[in-house]
Amino acid sequence: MSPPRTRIQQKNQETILDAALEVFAAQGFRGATLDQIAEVAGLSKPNLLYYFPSKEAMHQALLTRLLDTWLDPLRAMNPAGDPMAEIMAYVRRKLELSRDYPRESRLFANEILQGAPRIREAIEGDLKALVDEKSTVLTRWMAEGRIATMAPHHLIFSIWALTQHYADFDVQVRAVLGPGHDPFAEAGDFLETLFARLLAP
Amino acid sequence: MSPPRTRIQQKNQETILDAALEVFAAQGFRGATLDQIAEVAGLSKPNLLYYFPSKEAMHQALLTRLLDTWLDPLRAMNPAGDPMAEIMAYVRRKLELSRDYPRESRLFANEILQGAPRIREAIEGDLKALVDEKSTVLTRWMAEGRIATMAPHHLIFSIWALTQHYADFDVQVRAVLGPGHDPFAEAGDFLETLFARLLAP
DNA sequence: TTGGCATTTGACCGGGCGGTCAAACCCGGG
DNA sequence: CCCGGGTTTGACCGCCCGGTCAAATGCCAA
Repeated sequence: MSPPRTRIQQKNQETILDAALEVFAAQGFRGATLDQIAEVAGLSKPNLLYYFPSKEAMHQALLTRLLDTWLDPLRAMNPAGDPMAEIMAYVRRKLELSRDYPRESRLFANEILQGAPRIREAIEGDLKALVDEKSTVLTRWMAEGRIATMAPHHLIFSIWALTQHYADFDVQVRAVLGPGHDPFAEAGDFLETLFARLLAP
Repeated sequence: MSPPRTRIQQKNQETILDAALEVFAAQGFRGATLDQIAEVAGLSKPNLLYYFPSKEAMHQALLTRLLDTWLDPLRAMNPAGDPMAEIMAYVRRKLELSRDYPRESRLFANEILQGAPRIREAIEGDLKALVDEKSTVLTRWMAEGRIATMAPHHLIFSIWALTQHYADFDVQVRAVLGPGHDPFAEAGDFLETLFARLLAP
């Protein structure tokens, strides 16, 4: 078995990855230190390296796991479904990811900002393939007159940009809105309006 | 005079800030090293510290200078102008910033991702004040029926998110589009369409 | 109870970090 | 020619980094 065996291993690897996510998301890969991760995890530094061969390995493990989670909502877009409902569901699901997994979003943002040195391959491969596939579906929907015509890749980019913004720039959003706001609730309403108007044939 | 005096000082401080921008944007503050900056600048490390008291000071200088540039386009939005034209001009100008100053955009993104420890004050102060001011203008335009009604703050967020995405996630955008594309030209067309449909009363 | 293996850790290592300093260098004015 | 201040740098410092290792500890089956 390649995945963890005993319950102690399972639990500690989980704890370590959670702590690593916390620190990597906040400091970037180079800015994060094993001591920080160890402190957050409540374990000693050598103990971290008993479960993962290196800092690099922790980062890689997080990114690999992340990419699946990240692509799932797009994968779920059903070519046979109602175009408007499918796209809206994708927007909603992506915004929920930003709300519920902001650390993952920031980890990803950090990686891309740094030029994607560790996941470029996956981006040029799986990600591009999936986007291309879904883009042909979008193009068909446009040709059928069921949604307005536009560049399908950029439609997808706009969904990414608008939803991830609320996770990655959370500090700025909250500072600008001031107290007494629920950014994600408001964003949900706003994005529904935005894409309804954009997509209407 | 608080700004630099001699031409050597002027030139070297410029060179250093440019190199620092390069490295900070690519690695984040903690990930960047003085040796990297020195190498990019073509100067020795002690020479850097002859012109700036610390790594921190270089970062601060960049952020301060950046914020002005960043807010200018929004400041330029004229309450007496034509709403549609003013907003479109803002979108266009912001996208040009992403295209022409991607390093600045990524520096800013890094800072916000890390929780804005060094510009939180400016964000809660000047930035919030400016956004609030322009939001009342937008709200008035909506009340007058000259643009569609929506949450003004989130309209501004959407402009930020959509334009900065093309700078900050440039690697991903290019990887997904594949060769033979001009991301910023396409983005210009797409965003014009998007905001035209969104804002039409 | 005990033997053995998984787990944990204190002490340590070489290298790289931000920053210092004294000495050397450069160059225009007298 | 040379002198004095602005400029440049090699050598260095103390600290922290990622990672190692031998020894100690915990845990469960026999």
